Amino acid sequence: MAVTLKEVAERAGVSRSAVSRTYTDGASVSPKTRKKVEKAAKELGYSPNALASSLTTGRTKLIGLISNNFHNPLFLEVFDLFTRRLQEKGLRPLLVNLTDETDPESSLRMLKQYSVDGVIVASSTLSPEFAKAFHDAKIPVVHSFGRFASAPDVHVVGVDNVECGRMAARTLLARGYKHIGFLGGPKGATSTVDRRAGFMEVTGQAKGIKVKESNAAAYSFEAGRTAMLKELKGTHAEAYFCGDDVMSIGALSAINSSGLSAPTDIGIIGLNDMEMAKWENIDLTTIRQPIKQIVDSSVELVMAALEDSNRHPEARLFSCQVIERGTLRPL
Amino acid sequence: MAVTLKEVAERAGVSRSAVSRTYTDGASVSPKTRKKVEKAAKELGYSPNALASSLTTGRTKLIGLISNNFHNPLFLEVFDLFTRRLQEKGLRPLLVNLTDETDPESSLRMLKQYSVDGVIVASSTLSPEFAKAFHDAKIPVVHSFGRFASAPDVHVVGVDNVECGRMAARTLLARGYKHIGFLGGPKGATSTVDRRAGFMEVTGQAKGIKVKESNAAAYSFEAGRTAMLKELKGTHAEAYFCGDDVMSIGALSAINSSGLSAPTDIGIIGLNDMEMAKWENIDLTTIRQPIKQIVDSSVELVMAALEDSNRHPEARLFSCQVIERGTLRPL
DNA sequence: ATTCAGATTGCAACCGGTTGCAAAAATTGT
DNA sequence: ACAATTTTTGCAACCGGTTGCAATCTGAAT
Repeated sequence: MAVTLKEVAERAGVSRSAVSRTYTDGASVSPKTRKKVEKAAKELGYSPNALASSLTTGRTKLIGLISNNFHNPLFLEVFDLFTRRLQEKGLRPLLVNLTDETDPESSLRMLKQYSVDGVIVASSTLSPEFAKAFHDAKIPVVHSFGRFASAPDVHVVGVDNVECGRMAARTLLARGYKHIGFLGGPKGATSTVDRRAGFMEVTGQAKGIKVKESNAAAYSFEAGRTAMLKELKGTHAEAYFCGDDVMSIGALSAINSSGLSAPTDIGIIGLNDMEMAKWENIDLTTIRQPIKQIVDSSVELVMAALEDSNRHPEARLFSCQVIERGTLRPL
Repeated sequence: MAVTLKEVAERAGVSRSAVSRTYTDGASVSPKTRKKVEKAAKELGYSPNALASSLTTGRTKLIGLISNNFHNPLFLEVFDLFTRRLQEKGLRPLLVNLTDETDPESSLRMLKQYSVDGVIVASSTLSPEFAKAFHDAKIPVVHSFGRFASAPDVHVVGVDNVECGRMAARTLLARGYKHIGFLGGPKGATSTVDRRAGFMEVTGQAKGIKVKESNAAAYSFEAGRTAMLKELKGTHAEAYFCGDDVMSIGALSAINSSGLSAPTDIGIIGLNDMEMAKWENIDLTTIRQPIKQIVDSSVELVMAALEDSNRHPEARLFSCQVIERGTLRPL
């Protein structure tokens, strides 16, 4: 089918080794033979077979990119950043879409078959156990947007969700809200648990503050809307910390269709600062996750883990930042 | 590193061929040796190396998935569908993010190096030439969401954008709008050109209809908003066919922030019917592209092209459908 | 017990590369 | 011009599998 090394060697009148060495840097080839080889290669339209070479070098430059967040617009940005960055580094993303079953076994088997050099798990909802399966199989792995742990089993890059929870609480308290709500994402998600913990920690210490909490079924528009509609039926809080931006937008929609509006009647603060948050008709006050930094750092870390597979598991945290827009009353 | 066929063979006390045959279906192995092999394999944790086998079989089951639409929320849905479908069929998506340079050469070289079995180009803005480069290199390729041609150079799956343009025009005329606008996407994009042609064809034949046209700089919220703001400065039309849904949402945002509203003051019809379009606070009347069908059909077609690489280039069109929501005045 | 077709098995060559090693060539110094 | 180095080169083995072929085994039929 494709042109092979052998054919190039024959046409250039050199040995196969010579051709091979022309395409591996650091190898010893005279300028003369290199010229001959390159000429022949060009004439034949040769390009080396990365898979065949991986057989001996043990490196495929393939990175498994695993996610289960194919419905959160934030992750389109995340995929964009990941694919770009990996490409810049000469790595190739083999994309894996985890459907409902979050059993690592099948993905693990598959990625082993393709002998990926490493794996990036990009998900805010998967448990640390998931990434650990790869670690146990001796495949370098980084969990991006994963749960922080001071002594993690695998490399983790993300934000401190507990701190995000505190930050949200402080922001609401600073605005003078007395009755505030935690409208979390799905209960199972680690991010929900952590953000709640931070939120409760701060509100628990404050005096004269009433706190109510509830959860949406998913990090999604519909779930956020449904949850907020339910809130509005009872006595609702003055302001809510919503699970994430998509949920916040759903909540805002519920508020508007109930004839209320933010921030006049109810305040909302989201989390993520996805592109949509700054759309003028949304204008969501939110907590920004520095996704570009998280992505770049994840790629860097997985590359480092490639070099040194015994590298000690490390957690890299990036700080978040409140982005002031129009869904909370001013200070 | 990983467990190899040879080790399994030794432990099972059989030849390497026997092990190999155990894992290739249609091969002749007695139940007895198969048992022995499977036992040894399990004990060792063996899984066959797909890349090594690809050397002799010539099949990697790798499919290059190329796109330059990493900022359009619709494509998150598209990627979700593609990855799921490919996985279902036992194929693996190698994701390529075309950044600004749309030169096919580098992607071509890269995908050749990884000897992908086939390529899917998922983009509504790339020219047919792009996909043709793969075709010329004898790599089976399908252009999804690509431009229709009655005698295409490469397999194309998508919608008839000219017909979409007609459909939009007819819809607006049927609502009794007399002064209507074509607010297209970027001028260069094939989809823009085609939709415009259909739109103009119908409006040109209608009597007493005033048509104005303009273009946004991109299929994006900001571009749509900016373009609509510009419209609102002059004498605007009564209703617009916007390039796509994201642009439409931008346009709606411009309308609202100018103190107007849809459909009372201005009508909007979009295109795509992405998830967001039905969000209650957007409620966009739009033309639905059947993306699931397009994706499934693309995968099917690329698989067929894998089987028969001389298959004649084929264009598959799917029909669109107007989805009535709240941004056009009723019939 | 013998024959024979069909199923199973292992050998060895091959897929497209890489790499250690020793021989050959080029360079350097005198 | 000659020896000592350094650089370049090809050979051959190997990476982890697959596969055509001939040899062996199996079980049924005679």
